[in-house]
Amino acid sequence: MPTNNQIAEVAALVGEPSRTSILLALIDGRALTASELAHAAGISPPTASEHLARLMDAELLAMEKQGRHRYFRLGSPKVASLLESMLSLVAERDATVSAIRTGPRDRDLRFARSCYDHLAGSLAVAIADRLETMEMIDLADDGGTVSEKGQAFFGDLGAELGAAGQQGRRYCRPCLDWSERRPHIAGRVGSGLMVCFLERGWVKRQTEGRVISVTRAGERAIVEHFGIDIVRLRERQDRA
Amino acid sequence: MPTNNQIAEVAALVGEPSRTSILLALIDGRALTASELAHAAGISPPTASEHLARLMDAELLAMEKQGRHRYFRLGSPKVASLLESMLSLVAERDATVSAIRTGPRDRDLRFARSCYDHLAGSLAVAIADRLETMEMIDLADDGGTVSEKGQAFFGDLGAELGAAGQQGRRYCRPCLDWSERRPHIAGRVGSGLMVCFLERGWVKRQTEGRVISVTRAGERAIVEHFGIDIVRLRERQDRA
DNA sequence: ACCATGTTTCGGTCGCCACCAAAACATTGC
DNA sequence: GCAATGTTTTGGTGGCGACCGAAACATGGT
Repeated sequence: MPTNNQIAEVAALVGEPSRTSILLALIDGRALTASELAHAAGISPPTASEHLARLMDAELLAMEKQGRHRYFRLGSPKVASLLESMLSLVAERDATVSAIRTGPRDRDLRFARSCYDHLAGSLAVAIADRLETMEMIDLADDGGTVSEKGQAFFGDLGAELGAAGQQGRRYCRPCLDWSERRPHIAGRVGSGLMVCFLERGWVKRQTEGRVISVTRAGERAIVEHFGIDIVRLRERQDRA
Repeated sequence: MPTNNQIAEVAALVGEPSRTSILLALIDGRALTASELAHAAGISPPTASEHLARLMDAELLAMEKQGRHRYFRLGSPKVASLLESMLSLVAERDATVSAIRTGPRDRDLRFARSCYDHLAGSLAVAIADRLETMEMIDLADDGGTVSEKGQAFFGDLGAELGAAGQQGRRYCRPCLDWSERRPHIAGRVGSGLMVCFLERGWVKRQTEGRVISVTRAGERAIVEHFGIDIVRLRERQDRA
């Protein structure tokens, strides 16, 4: 069986402390630069670069160039799922950690969380999906755009997206969600959207971690403005 | 985060070709001896012994002494699940393998398979469960027993379990199932049971692999003798 | 054009670990 | 008890790879 060595190869890549740190730093779907990852792993940029190259070779990471930065993220949802499997295993061995708390919190994390300065999770993906099919926005790696219809929509919401001319490279970018397969909205638009949600009290940050919770008012507002039913979305996620 | 190093430790253990071979050889829940594993990994007994000791330390393997042999098996279902996660990842990268074939076959494998000389999988676990609650058998690591009621039952079935006095150390042993959490029946009784099932045409071996399929006649017979509904059991498995 | 910053390549050192042979240990069967 | 078989411990060798500093390369800002 040739898969044998392939598995060993993958596991060996994951099984080096520096690389483990790198991968875990990316588990929530964010894309970080090479130097940020070097810092996260506590190693020098050259060493990090070598690790990153290896992880890329094995397709455990994906990369996109962005000026003089290189943004790395997990190569596929299966990679995230592998890491979770490991987390689950060591949690089991510990037996000190209460399995009750990680369970629900994990579900919440998958549903809505912050990813840097924008929203991520099932909810964020649903929103991106909706806005795209309504032709409000156009997500693209090299900047993306907001249509006139979209600008009016965001104006009604009171979301601050910057001047229309400002649509630079990081304006309305997709950001791959690891718990879903689809992208959510990053960039200036994603950021403005989260600020708006927070200011209007639709969502709230948890005191710790990156979990975001939807308020009662938020549930009503989101179904009104976006046509997204929070309760049904939650159910759909739980079934999956 | 201290879990970081723990994950690296686990992954590093899995990420060594010889150890990978050892773990994969055990993925179907069988328990193999040290020398069998040495042979499976293509290494000398001393080297295997060292690997096995490490895997034991990390609780990735469980061991039980049996005379001058030591039987090793996976430490918990989560270990199997981790390995599966890896298999799934490399399968994704390959893109050559048809994902269609592994899907259903995998489900069948979880439902009923051979494990050495006895049955394993959901069905086998259900049978063990049933026979134990009916007080037909008593599963125990050091041999186990078959009650008088059980002997009559197996007699009716026409299953050959050897003379009653023969109840040695490997008579009615539990064998941990990786796809379920519960044990199924190994030893003389488990073996006799599978022979009986095959002879009466209740189940059939697939031409390749360890998959066992239940025939139409088998479905009727099993619900009659064991009170186990194959269709509902399959449904329950698919939901999980 | 030049400098600043981020990233990769190069060269070389160091430590860890997989491996085996031989020997010690454990257990069964006679 | 002794011989046979399975397993682990010991000792020693060899190679791979993680690491960093220095330098080369790439890109953006001024």
